[in-house]
Amino acid sequence: MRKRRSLAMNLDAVAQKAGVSTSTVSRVLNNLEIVKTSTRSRVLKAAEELNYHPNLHARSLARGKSRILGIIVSNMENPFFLDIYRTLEADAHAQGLEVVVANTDYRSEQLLASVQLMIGLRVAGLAVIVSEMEEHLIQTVSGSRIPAAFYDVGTPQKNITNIRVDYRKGIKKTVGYLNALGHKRMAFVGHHSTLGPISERRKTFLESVQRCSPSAEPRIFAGPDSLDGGRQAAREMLESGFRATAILCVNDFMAVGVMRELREEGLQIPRDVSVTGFDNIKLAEFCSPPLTTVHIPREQIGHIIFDNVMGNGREEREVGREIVIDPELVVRDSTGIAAKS
Amino acid sequence: MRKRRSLAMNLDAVAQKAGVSTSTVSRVLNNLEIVKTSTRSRVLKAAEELNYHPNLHARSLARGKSRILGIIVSNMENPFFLDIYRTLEADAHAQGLEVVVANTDYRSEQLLASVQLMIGLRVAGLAVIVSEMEEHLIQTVSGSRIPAAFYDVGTPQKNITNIRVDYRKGIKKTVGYLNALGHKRMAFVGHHSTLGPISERRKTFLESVQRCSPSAEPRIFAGPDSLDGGRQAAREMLESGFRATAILCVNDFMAVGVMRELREEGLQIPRDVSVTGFDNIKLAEFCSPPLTTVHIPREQIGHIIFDNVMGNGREEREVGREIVIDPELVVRDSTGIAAKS
DNA sequence: AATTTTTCTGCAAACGCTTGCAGTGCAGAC
DNA sequence: GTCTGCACTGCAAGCGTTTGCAGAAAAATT
Repeated sequence: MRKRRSLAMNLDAVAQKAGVSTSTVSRVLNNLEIVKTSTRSRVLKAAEELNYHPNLHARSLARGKSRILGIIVSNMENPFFLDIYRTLEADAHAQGLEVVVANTDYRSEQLLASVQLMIGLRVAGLAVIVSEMEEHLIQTVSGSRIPAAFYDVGTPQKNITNIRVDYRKGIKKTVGYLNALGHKRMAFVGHHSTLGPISERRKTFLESVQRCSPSAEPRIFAGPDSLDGGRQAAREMLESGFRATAILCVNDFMAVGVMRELREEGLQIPRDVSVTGFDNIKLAEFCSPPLTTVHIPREQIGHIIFDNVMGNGREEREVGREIVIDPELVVRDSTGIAAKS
Repeated sequence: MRKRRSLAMNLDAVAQKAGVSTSTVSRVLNNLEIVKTSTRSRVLKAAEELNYHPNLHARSLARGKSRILGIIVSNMENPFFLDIYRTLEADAHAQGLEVVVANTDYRSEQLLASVQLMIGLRVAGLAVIVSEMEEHLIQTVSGSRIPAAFYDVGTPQKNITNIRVDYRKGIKKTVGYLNALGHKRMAFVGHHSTLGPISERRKTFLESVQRCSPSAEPRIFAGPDSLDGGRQAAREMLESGFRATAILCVNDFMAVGVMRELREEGLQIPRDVSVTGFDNIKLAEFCSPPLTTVHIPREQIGHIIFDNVMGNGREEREVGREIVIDPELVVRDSTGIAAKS
């Protein structure tokens, strides 16, 4: 490549202007205390005047690592993911780390692309909050030597921490609670990715209903993970003629959509139908009626992930650890005694 | 620096394993058609087996530019920003660009940090969707030679496109509509950043009310830009003893919080109080009652920003352009005839 | 078989930064 | 005046890519 005089601003330009070497400029910009005060201010002045901004790519390259925390989530639109993201971001900023997020929209090719992006960026740590992941891809992450934490997917591995919520327990509590209120005809509303064979929430729902009242015939409906998706699922249920007295939703976000459709059809909540969610997002308190749900401590999860991925005394672990979180039922106004039919 | 044999996987390792030079590997990985098919597959196999992932920092450095679109928003929690982000992300991915988002939380030091991050990353384009920005910082962006688009802030400059919504018109339509319904005692609920002297929405609200009914005494309340913030502002209003018959909110997100508090206090919407929002986010249709609001075409805005920042035939412009969008009033069920008092 | 052309591949410089090491200069000690 | 030590600063190699150019190999032409 022919020597092309760079137009871009670089250390060299600042160094020349300040009459020092690039090393010195570098040291000033990195706050190395070793530089003489007078030199230091000369350099700072030059940098300021030239409107200089260090090239972070070059910096990462030279340092051999980046100061970036990578985060991958399924759906930023769902406040559940957003809350975890925000906690991670806050923790990262508190330590002077930057953050880059990728959103997969539940698409596996996007998940692949996101993982490759993070590895390509040589992120200092990686948090993966998605509902499904191919074993192959898990291995890729594990083999990348990047400290990672997975939420709700895979099993502990080299360099990987696993955080999971005991959904089984959450679902059982909910079904038990509804059963005690006399509900027999229950429906489960999931989103498409909860339809996979591995969907613990869906499976547990069926089992729990089965156990509580063997005569009941639980039904499953689904839509995309969005307000509209919940609404669609509810409409589907109504059109199918199935008259549930209680609807368990896979998360609060969809539950809000479900309630909207029920209301639209003139059904009152909880008089005619009870509705429950999962996650206990802020919106669950603000919708009408406030939603009975299962609390998942998203902030706590965020902090745990951060500590495990970026924690100070973090030694390289051969085998990862697994952390299980216990969810709690939060009763509000969207549930009540089963309607007589 | 002493020669340290790199542990990290790099082009060289792949090259050795495949028995070719790094140049060839590079060409294969970049899909340069020039490589012989047999060599090509040998290289791909080696890369696969070594679980190799190119170092994107090195790549950007060598290429002198990155394939990244930078996005800065005030508050990812507010679906308004999220929607624009998602549109931009989709457009970017469609062109094989990656995206990095930064969230300022309305904090100006965070905004500064975010701008520096983006410049440091040498992003290919930058979208800034924040409600306030110091002139100095605008100049920094303008001087960075990065094609940028600002939403709702600053004025067109070198390399900078400006998109703004005619809030004035939106507010006027809303106030006019409420006035026609007989509302006299109106309140405006803003978030803290709309309290600055430059807040167009707030100012226009005061002017419009003034004009429609000179005798009215409009009031202003505020909280953070969140569901809770809306709730707080509403509580503040109730505690102040001011009994508005209509409340205009600076956005839908806060309006949902406002309605929650009113409901809590036993006030019925719209029988006792009318409430309006701004933005027309999805949630506005899903809350109860569905919210009367002003539609801001976020997808369109996203596309416009993308085209102006990353558009193909994008020549370097000395002076930026300004694009103004006209908002429409969307009437739903949260507004009605003013209560007699 | 010699030459020309074409197709591939490798060499090495460059991208902008960090950092170990080797100075340089200057104060104080001898 | 020479020396020692200390506080700074500069040199240059190295980080992992890309890519212009030139060389090598293969194919086509004479």
